[in-house]
Amino acid sequence: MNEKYFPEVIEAKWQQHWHDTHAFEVKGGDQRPKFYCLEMLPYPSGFLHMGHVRNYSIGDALAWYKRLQGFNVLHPIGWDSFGQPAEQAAIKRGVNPRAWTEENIVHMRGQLQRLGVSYDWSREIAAHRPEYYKWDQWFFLKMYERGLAYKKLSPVNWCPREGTVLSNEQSSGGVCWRCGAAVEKRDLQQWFLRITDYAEQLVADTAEIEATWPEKVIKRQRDWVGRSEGAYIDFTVKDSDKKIRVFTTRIDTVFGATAIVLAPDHPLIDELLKGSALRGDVERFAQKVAAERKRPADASAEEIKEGLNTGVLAVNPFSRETIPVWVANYVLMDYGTGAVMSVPAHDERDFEFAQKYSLPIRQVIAPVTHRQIAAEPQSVTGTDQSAEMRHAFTDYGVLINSGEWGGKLSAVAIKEMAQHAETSGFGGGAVTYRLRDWGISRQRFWGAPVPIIDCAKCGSVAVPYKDLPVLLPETAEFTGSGESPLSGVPEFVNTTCPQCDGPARRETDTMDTFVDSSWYFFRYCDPRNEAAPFDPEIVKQWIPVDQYIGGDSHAVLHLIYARFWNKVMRDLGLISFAEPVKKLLTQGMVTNRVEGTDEWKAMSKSLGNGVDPDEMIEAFGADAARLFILFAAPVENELRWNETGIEGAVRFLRKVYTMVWRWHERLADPGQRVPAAQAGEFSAGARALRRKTHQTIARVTNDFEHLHLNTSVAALMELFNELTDLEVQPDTASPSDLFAVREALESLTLMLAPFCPHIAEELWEKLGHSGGLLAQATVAAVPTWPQADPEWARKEELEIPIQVNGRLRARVLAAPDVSEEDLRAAALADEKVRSFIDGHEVVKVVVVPRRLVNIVVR
RNA sequence: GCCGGAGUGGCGAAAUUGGUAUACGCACCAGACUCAAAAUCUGGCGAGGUCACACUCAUGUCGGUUCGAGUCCGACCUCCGGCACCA
Repeated sequence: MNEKYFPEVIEAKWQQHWHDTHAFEVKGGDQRPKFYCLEMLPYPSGFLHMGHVRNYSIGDALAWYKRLQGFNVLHPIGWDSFGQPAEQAAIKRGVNPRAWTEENIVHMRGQLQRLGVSYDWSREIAAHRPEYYKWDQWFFLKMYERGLAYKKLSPVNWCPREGTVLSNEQSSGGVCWRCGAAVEKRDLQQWFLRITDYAEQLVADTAEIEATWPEKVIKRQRDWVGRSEGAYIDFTVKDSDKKIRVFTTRIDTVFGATAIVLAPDHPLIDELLKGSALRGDVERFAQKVAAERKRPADASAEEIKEGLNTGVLAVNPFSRETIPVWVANYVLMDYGTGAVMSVPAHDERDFEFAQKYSLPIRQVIAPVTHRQIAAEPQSVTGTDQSAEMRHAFTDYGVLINSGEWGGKLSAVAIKEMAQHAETSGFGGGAVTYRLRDWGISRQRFWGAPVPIIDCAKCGSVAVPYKDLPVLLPETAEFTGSGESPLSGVPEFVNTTCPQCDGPARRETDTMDTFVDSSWYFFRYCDPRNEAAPFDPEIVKQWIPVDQYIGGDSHAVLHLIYARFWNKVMRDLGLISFAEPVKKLLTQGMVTNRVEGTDEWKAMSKSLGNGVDPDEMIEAFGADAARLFILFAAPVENELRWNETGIEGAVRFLRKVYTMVWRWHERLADPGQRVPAAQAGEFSAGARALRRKTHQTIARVTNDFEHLHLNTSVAALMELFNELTDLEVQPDTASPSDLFAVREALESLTLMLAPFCPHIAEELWEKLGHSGGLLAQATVAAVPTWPQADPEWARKEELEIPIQVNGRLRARVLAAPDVSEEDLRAAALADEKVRSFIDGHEVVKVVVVPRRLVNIVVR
């Protein structure tokens, strides 16, 4: 090879080598410990973007690090290949979604290979291929059998003029994007997965991953599930045997309830208003609310609250008080029970509502201080200030105006009143969740068909397992009308009922693409299995995933679905663990300046601030691009693109390359290697180099364990700078010098491999090793990663800062094992120090062994 | 509005978790090489101050704890994210 660094030559050479030797293909069950390194699979849009490059560079660095450490590393990749863009391309440009997707995959696979990412390509999967989505359908049927998949009427956006379904985006502002007609909410039969059955587990099991997932993600998932502890209370409807059940987290405020408020679409309304003169008004109100479900962003909370008194009365089971029943738009049917007790004095929303409609405001909680609680814990007294209330008082306090409960503290009352409700039979403690079931129906072509057949006689019938997969037709007519294109393919739609053999229609909805990505990393373990989604025995060897890496945009979508799916698979008996991913890293965005502005935004086509990875690779090489990306910022930070930064990375690699070339002839013959003990006395320069080498190994190894990749690179640069400072030259080097240089260069090369695998392979070869970097780790199962010798990593001489009254005044040199007394004496004897303490009284001397001395004077 | 996170040179960032603030890199400045430029190499690079030292100030602001605070505590300011009528 050449004396000059030509990345394109080196990179092509080693990519070919890896391909020819199947270097990254793994099999389970060898004697090495396993490591599953997973990056979020890309959607095959056609082009890799810098976010992908960052994601895969991080993952690849870790995969290489673990391999060199002697782990059997599973590092797979695949394609999240169902989804919108393919269908949009079909609608707009008339292309076939399958052909479009396949072409994109070919192109992007090439890009990943040019980047040199060490994937096991033999395990590549793609969601749109029948051998994959067959198992989406299989899982769907398993869930259907267990009642975890169900169909229900659910509101969608509907254009009455065109008679089609619109997405949220297509109906923004409440009008159809094409014809401008007012969009209605219409109920359609849609398929759901009962993720709410797992709400409690999804919250509780976060304890298992709390320490190893980003706090931010855990928090968002908990918020998303929205567990809330409170109580149910049944209010009896006056002159009726009907009851209205409300959910509250503040049962201690029940004596302050001055109304019951129902969601406009509450099912009880119909029955309660039978024969009422107000019935028509309430119905009209409900329709109006349904039509404008979206909250205008600029409206104040009070403005948009609207309600109507139904004329119905209800009785508070605690106070026996009779209060009116209202309907209002701020109460949601799909949370809690769809009914609330309105306590204006102690709830902001109820307060606003009460102000607007002049409902009474009655204070039942008074503020208390800790001092009061300490003084009379059993019966604290509070003052009623209802008349002057200008805001709701939402804190805990002491109960007033609450009959026999008066004087109790909120915390106590909450427990006792729930208990009382339960023993009296009108309620009790309860937990509710914000989480809703996962709607997976999409009226689209490019997805996995829901494996259900609708029969006029038998209803919804599951497609028998033996008939899977339900294949997508080759193509369909893409009108963009909003209806599933599948419904326009008679060969697909028309079928026979598996139960009665009569004519029947297939379900034309396809599944949300998040279904595909909920379990794909299980499939990687056993990607060609034709009899099952995977063999549990094989999966057991690899999963849980040891490290998962991706953007945090999926914090509550993909990552919560995947956790849900895992729990379902466990309940199906396929696996035995609750959580599929041990450690999660959410990498930061890659941003670039938006031209003509000072703003840094995520690279995107529409902003015109994208940078093409291919161009970077061509200009600087894959190694330099990857090195820059990992060096420029901590992995979880935003990364601001900077072209001069990548030039710096090339500069560094060129210097390392030249350095190895300068030395390699004197180092190349492995036969001449001598162990350290026989290398003779080390010169001062060689000692310094060896020390730096071992310190660097310790630092980089430690940094890798925490994925502090940017500081690892900095450490490698420092080691290189130490080599530059070396006075001895190749032609004058003694055997012990050569030993130290070899040790430094080999360590540097090995530790560079996770960042820049191509040049590392090249230099490793140059240093006299054959078979590639992984020869030892994979063939002989011996770790190749360098080991820090603690003796050498330790400093030879310490520079101890001496402070006087906390201000740095001098530094003294000391041996690492210097005693406290000697250090103290040395500090006090220092000439510079003396000039600061002479004439003062030494009050105290703080000696921190090996660290510093602080002399306190007066 | 509620809940989180973060503020360190011109810039990206370090700081073994309470012990020498600014490692490493980018940009910039000077010198060497060159007819010249680029590339490369060498040196400098927080602010004030000094011929040079000395010294003083500096991790968003103000206060506190401590021999000692970027790090811990309290208040405030600014920016960035998430949720948004969730009872």
